[in-house]
Amino acid sequence: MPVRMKDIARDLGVSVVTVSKVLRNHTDIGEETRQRVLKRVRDLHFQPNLTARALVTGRTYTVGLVVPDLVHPFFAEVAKGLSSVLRKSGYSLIITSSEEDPDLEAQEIDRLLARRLDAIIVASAQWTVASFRLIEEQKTPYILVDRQFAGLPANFVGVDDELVGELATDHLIAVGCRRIAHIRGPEVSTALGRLAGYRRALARDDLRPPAHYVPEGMAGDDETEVRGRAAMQKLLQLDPPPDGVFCYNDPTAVGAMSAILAAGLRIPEDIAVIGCGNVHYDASLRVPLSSIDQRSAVMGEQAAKLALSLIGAKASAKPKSIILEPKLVPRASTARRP
Amino acid sequence: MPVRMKDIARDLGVSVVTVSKVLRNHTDIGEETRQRVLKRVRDLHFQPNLTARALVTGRTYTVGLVVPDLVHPFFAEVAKGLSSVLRKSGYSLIITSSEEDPDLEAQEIDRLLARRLDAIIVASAQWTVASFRLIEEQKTPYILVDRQFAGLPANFVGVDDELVGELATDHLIAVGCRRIAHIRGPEVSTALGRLAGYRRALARDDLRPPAHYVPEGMAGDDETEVRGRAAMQKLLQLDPPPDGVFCYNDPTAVGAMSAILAAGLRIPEDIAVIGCGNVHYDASLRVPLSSIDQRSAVMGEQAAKLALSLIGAKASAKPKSIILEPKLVPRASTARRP
DNA sequence: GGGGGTTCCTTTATCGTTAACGTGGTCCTC
DNA sequence: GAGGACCACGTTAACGATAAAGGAACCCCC
Repeated sequence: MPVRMKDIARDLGVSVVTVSKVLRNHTDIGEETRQRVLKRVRDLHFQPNLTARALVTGRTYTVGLVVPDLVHPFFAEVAKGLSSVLRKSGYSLIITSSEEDPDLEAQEIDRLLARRLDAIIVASAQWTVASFRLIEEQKTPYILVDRQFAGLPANFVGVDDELVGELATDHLIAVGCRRIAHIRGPEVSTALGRLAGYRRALARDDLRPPAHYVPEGMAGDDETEVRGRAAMQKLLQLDPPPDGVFCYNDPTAVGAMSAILAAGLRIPEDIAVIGCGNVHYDASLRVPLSSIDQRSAVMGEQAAKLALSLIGAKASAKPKSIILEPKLVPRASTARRP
Repeated sequence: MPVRMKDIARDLGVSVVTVSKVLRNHTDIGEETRQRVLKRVRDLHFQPNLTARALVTGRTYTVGLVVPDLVHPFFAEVAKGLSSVLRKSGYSLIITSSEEDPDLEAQEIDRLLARRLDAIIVASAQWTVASFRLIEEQKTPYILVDRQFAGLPANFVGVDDELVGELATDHLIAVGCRRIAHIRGPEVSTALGRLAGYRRALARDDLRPPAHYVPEGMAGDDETEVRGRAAMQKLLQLDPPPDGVFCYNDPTAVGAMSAILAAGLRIPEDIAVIGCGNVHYDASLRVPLSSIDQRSAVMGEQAAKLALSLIGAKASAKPKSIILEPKLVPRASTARRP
């Protein structure tokens, strides 16, 4: 069994509280006693039981992160950013994946609440805000990352998704595309924002596309790449087919590209493709993929900093939104002359 | 503040213990009382405080995972496999990244120990086993995944790395390569095993390579891809250059391939390339990458199951090794006729 | 009608730590 | 030499739950 303060106190003939105070650097302990305690602590490699400490202080020094998919490099990078900041303040990170399933996500949030975490960070796959009402009831600070909800005033860190859609679409226009399609994502804020940005950019240049240039997002459990491929196959059957495609995210774009190449067409000469996320393998793909960088690592870091400040704060202040600037990263998949 | 059992007990005029027993399905509570308690629990959406429960039961229902790099898809997939199994048993997962830094890893393991997790799972980047001795002292069950230590009898889940090296090298030989180089990884068991397998395969076919066909692993903080590129550039300057390269892992292979293509050479005609890990974007790369599948998801699942069984067990039984079968996944990067 | 079982709940102690408060010294001050 | 101000600790009571043991009420049976 692990050593307890009680053991050290007994060995040294002092009270448990004295040991506790030494470990928390209280100043009202004599130098000699402090050294004796510290020596014993080192010798036994003692570490205070954090669950016991959590019970009495009400602070677990643990933050929860819920993402739709751990393997998606975008969320992995967010997690990494989060983790690197939290680590420095002595926090640990519980990571759970909702597998893009709203019910599972609600369950996981419940479980995190039972653990009395100091803060919860969610990239939500939900349709409703019920889970977040629950979090609010417990007065646990929470932060939405990447995806947010209209009408839910909550702390948020993410990019301006309309701007993302506009940047991507403008870029396609700039390289000479005129029939621009969009492979949309699920019904979450990011996908809707990017769709809106896409429409806005096209409307500005009077390039309004036929409705079927935005195939309905396939529902279901298929992997993103598979969905991207399927959507692209639909688009290829149109007459005329698009000469540029803006994809909801990079995995979708990878799927779309494989459909284009499989059909014997060239990227970007026949169809230019741009994705979103700028995940780290984009540059090594069959055709290096142009993308919109969403600042995934920064997103994680900012969320972590915000979380720490919320934990420190007494009252629940007004929710804060941190909006990061998306950035175009052009590569071969859109490299053609206008 | 969250509701406590005390509140429910007071409201209903029963004792705290009665509430506790209802929630844990003890049989010595009358049906009527049970229903009254359950109703109140539902109405208030009560969840028992898991930190308090952990203190008295000694079980945190939390498992720790330490990986060298969260963003590496291989470890992300291991984490996903772990998480999906643990979830079903009510466990949460604390994930921390060591960033391939042994000191950081030791620190993180310390922190996890202070949290009194039920089990710890480590893909270690360490050179020494000191951290694991500490874990043993606390009698916390632990499992090594992917990487193990000679002379440390510990629970282990991974592949047979010599076999990995042999499979990859044999495949290169089979497609007609005769001057086969190896870009090796850091001084950990996986890299050493793969190197040994590489040597064994070559020795068997009497194809012993010159020593400089295995450039020393570059030390340092560079990203894996960057290191792969640098190592490949060295190899290209040899006379004669290799006609086949087995890379320690897939990111390294991606770097190597970019160096080959940048030098104006063709893959696989001039140089065939094979990696290891079979990460999910391999098929979409500039040249789809042949790889050795390490069963990452299965590795996570098996580790999770082993962890659960260790937690259940009373005494610490003899360490168990679960060795998974690696599998060759040939793609375009080695597709040439012998 | 007393011994013995059930059934159903309560009482009490405990987990390892921290917060709040108390208490003997010593030293200084007037 | 009484009063007060430190100093360096100790005592006690939480925190929210569980474990173990202890009854009260009721029934059964010879």
